[in-house]
Amino acid sequence: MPKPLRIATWNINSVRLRLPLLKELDAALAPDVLCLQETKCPDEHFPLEGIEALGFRHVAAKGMKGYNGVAILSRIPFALREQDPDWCEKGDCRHLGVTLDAPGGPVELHDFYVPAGGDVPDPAVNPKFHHKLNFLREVTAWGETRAAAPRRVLVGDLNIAPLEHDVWSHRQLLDVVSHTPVEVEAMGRWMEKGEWVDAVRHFVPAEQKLYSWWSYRNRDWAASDRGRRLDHVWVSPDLQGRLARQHVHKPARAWTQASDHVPVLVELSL
DNA sequence: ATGGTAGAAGGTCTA
Repeated sequence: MPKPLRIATWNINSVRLRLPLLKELDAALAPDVLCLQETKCPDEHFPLEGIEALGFRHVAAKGMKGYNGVAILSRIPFALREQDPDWCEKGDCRHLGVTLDAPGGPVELHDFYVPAGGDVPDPAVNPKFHHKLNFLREVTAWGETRAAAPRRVLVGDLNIAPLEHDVWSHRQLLDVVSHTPVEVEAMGRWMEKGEWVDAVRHFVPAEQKLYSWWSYRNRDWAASDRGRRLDHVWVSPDLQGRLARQHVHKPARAWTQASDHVPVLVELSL
């Protein structure tokens, strides 16, 4: 009998501030594995006790002061992959890779926080956008070397909304970082070279609007509903037939002291 | 064209 494996991703925007919301997330989604981004927390301050109290007995965290930071919280054992690159040689805590001790054998899991890229979508004048494009080039080249490996999952805040209906207005966001053609094409190459399948769009038709992020800079995020789908779950082709369900937990955006991103969950039958 | 809010800070960065 196949067993379920529930993997969730969430840009938590400060793991210390939103530790109470992790409990709500766990009650709502019951993930076996939860990948976080923007923990904004140096490892020595990581709230390990509170997280272990929720039942996540296996934890990997890579954080720094102020910005970035990723973590993987798991109910099942995993081994940390030590051999993945230091992207753009910045040491800036945007990726953790692990091998999960999953039902039916190991699963290679990657948790990414792709650079947001700043405001101006021109690499010649905006170093943040330049960094974003370089980061995408590097992960694509690396991903190509991993493409043949079985049972892979990649999740995270990839800071790109690739499809027309991954944003509230395709026309108005064509010049806005996260939805520009150059980024969307770069993401397409990343998926193609790595042989990745979009596990959420596997279930949700491309013509249906779907968002995982709503800006803080809005009087009423729910009424205006100007969202973008920045958070993703990808799987290798051999896992496509194992996809059981997806869930984007929109209620999390209305939680008290919410993150601007909501959790995204995919369940596999392994 | 601008500013709007939020979080790390305890400056301004970053998103």
